[in-house]
Amino acid sequence: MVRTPCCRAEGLKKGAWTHEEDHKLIAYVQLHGEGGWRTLPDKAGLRRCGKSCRLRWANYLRPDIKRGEFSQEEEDSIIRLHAIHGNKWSAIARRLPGRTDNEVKNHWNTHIKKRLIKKGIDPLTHKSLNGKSSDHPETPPDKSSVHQDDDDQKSNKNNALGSLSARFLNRVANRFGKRINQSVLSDIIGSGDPFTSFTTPTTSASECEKSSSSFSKPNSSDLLINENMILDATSLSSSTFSSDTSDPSVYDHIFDDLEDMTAFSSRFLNDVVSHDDEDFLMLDESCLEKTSFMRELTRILQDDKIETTMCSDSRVTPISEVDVSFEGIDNWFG
DNA sequence: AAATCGCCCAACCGCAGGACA
DNA sequence: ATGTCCTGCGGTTGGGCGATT
Repeated sequence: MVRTPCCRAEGLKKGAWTHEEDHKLIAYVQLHGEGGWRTLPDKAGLRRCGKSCRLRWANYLRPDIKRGEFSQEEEDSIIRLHAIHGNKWSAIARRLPGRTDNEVKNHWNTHIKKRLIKKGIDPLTHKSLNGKSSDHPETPPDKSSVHQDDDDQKSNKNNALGSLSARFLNRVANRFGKRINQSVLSDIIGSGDPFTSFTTPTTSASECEKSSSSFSKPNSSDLLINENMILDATSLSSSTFSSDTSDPSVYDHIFDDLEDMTAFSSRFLNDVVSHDDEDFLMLDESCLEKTSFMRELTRILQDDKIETTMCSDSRVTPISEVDVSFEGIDNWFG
């Protein structure tokens, strides 16, 4: 069996698509649906390779494609998701309805990346280029770029997040408490200063990553990692939690968000373990407790995802029905 | 008005991996 | 078990176009 060339076949057209070609491709896909790209050109009367047809359809002709400039909200999402996924453009694009991976990638490379650099933030690591945290740059953030929230907006956002964080933790606490012991979580959350930062300005996933990747020795500041990650997860889910929970599609977003969170949690744990083979075992008792909490949290999130995948009807408890036996958690958010 | 420059983005390229025979 | 097909992905390219000289 010899593999036939795809894009190297002679006589195939390359370059910009004409209106006539577009019409042929649209007509064919509308009639026969997507797929079978290799044989599509012949059937549709196009002198293009299948790959080129698929790309043209996916990036330009698909009816659900959103055109026009990226909104501030979309840009913020891209930055946040890039901090989690890196250059996984398709993963990022999936969270932006109507946007293609190519479009997101182009927008990142031509606009967002430059803006981050201008602000002194390394677009690869999301850390400050001068070695300091991107959340605490030497110069105050330029309000005209990247994160344009003014102080009021931030304040409102943080208040909302506090409540959302409480809800999220409430849910985790319910699950965690049943499986282990609520007192463990209480100890962690009630362990002092770190949680003060929980209600301070939004901590990005990149900041979490900074914390986790710079993890060297267990110390009190390491607890921040866990809290920030939870905060990040609540941030990811903020639109979800404020949505109509009677809409089943809402849960799709929840698990998209949890997927982000789970991936990040796993990466954090990997960092802890892989930094030094001994580190994980050398954690002092309190840190070990916190790490075990993160492991449990990761497991809970993964279990949740599996449960939903396996069941045709979602069994996720709507937020409104979440057991509020852990309602005291709100007190920790000032 | 013409030439040059720089930016943007649609399209291409090569690779990876799952499905299938 | 092996090789091909097919699709999706991320990186790169180059043509179009507006701005500048």
